[in-house]
Amino acid sequence: MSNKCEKCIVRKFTGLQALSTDQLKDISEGKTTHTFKKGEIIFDEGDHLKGIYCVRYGIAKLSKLSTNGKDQIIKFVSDGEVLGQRSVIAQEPANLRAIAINDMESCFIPKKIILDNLKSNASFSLELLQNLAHELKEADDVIVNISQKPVKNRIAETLLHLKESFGVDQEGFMVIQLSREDISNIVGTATESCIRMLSELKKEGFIETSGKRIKITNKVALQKLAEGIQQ
Amino acid sequence: MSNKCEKCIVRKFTGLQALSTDQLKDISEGKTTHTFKKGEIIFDEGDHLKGIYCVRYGIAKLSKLSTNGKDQIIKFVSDGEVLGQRSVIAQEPANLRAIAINDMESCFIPKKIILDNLKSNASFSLELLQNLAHELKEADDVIVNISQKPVKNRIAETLLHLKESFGVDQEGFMVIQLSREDISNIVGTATESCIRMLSELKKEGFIETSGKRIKITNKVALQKLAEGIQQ
DNA sequence: AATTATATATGACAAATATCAGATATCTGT
DNA sequence: ACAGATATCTGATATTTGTCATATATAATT
Repeated sequence: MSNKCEKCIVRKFTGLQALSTDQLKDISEGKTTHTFKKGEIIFDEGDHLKGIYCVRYGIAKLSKLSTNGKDQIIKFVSDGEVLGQRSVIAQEPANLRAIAINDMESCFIPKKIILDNLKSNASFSLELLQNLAHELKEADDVIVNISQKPVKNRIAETLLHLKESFGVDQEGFMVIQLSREDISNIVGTATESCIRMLSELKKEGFIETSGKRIKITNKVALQKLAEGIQQ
Repeated sequence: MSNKCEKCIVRKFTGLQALSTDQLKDISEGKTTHTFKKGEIIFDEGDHLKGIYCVRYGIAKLSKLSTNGKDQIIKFVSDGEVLGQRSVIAQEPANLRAIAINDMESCFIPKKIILDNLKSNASFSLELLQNLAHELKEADDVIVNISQKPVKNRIAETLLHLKESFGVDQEGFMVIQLSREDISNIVGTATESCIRMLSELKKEGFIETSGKRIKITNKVALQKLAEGIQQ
């Protein structure tokens, strides 16, 4: 894979598409490539980020520690997406912790380059605005779901969302493999409750599992559950 | 109160401060003033907004209907803040419903003016980016709280937040007066549960009530609760 | 001021979810 | 392949929260 921003796949997905080739060359010179091993912390809550990370491959989870000691997963970021943009834009410490859940590679773009472009390049800003606007909508939707729907429905929704976002392999199993604990930290429930609900979904024939691997076998039933229509 | 944008109080608080006097004059000509009575819907979920609303006085609640029929309040917007910016920026239908909880007055700025400025005025974009970045952080924090903390703690936190945002009158009662139902729709709980918890807080001497009016009498205890430190 | 409607409050009970304990399975490193 | 660590799973039980019923208080309307 090329290591020049002008040719990077990430450009197709992010606000970087609004940058001119010359600007990308500047970035290309300023940036560095990072690799992270599975489980490694990319940045932590409270860190002062010196730039943003464009994910070339792999998946990161963004989470936040509650005062009760539990970790809430807010979202995942994968190929072609960007980590740390909120903190850099707001010029605030990171609100979330980012951990690689796979081996990852990302390009690091120093903060200065982003901020300079924000000042001079309106369509770059517009792209980032639309990114943030979209994230904000998603976050609001999560608030509604998490506070109003029972655990089982939220798990159904999460499974559908993970399948949608990361796809399935040849056998139909979801590409993203999370621990039961991770799933419960998305849903905001106890690990045991999450396991129990997955067992129920299995008994009802809506999903199949094999270790950490999960296959959705009745999408329609899960969708009905996710929408709150009890069967 | 002046009706010219150049002199409007709202300018001090919003991205509008990044606009030049000439640009504000343009807006001033394009905009119209709206008043809303208590309880009136400003815009509804799914509406295609034709612009944004700068609140001159009054408070609006932004909420979203869950598929289970319950309404989740996401946030409040008051004097000097802006309604509808996310939808206009993303050029998407509104994700939330906005209802006046007081009598309100706002200036309406047509979408075109906002979008034109986004294209031509980088510091205007930067202001809006920082607004959205801040909202996103708040939303993420709400997700963590709502999924990890018990109802009583969330109510404590909500009361502190409402006091902080809207202040108190001479007697120390919070200026914003919400129904028990509204409070439970912020917290994401049943109205009866909310009432019960408020009664407990009253018995414990942390708050006083008089009708809808609430006074915080032991801020430290509420803060401890909000942080999840059980007493 | 009386009447109706609506909001608040409380008890009794039901349902959902969390916690704790222990069994089995899976992964990790040697 | 093995041992130890960690993850998954299930049952029993406790806790939290929701629902329903009903009483009282407050607000709205005539």
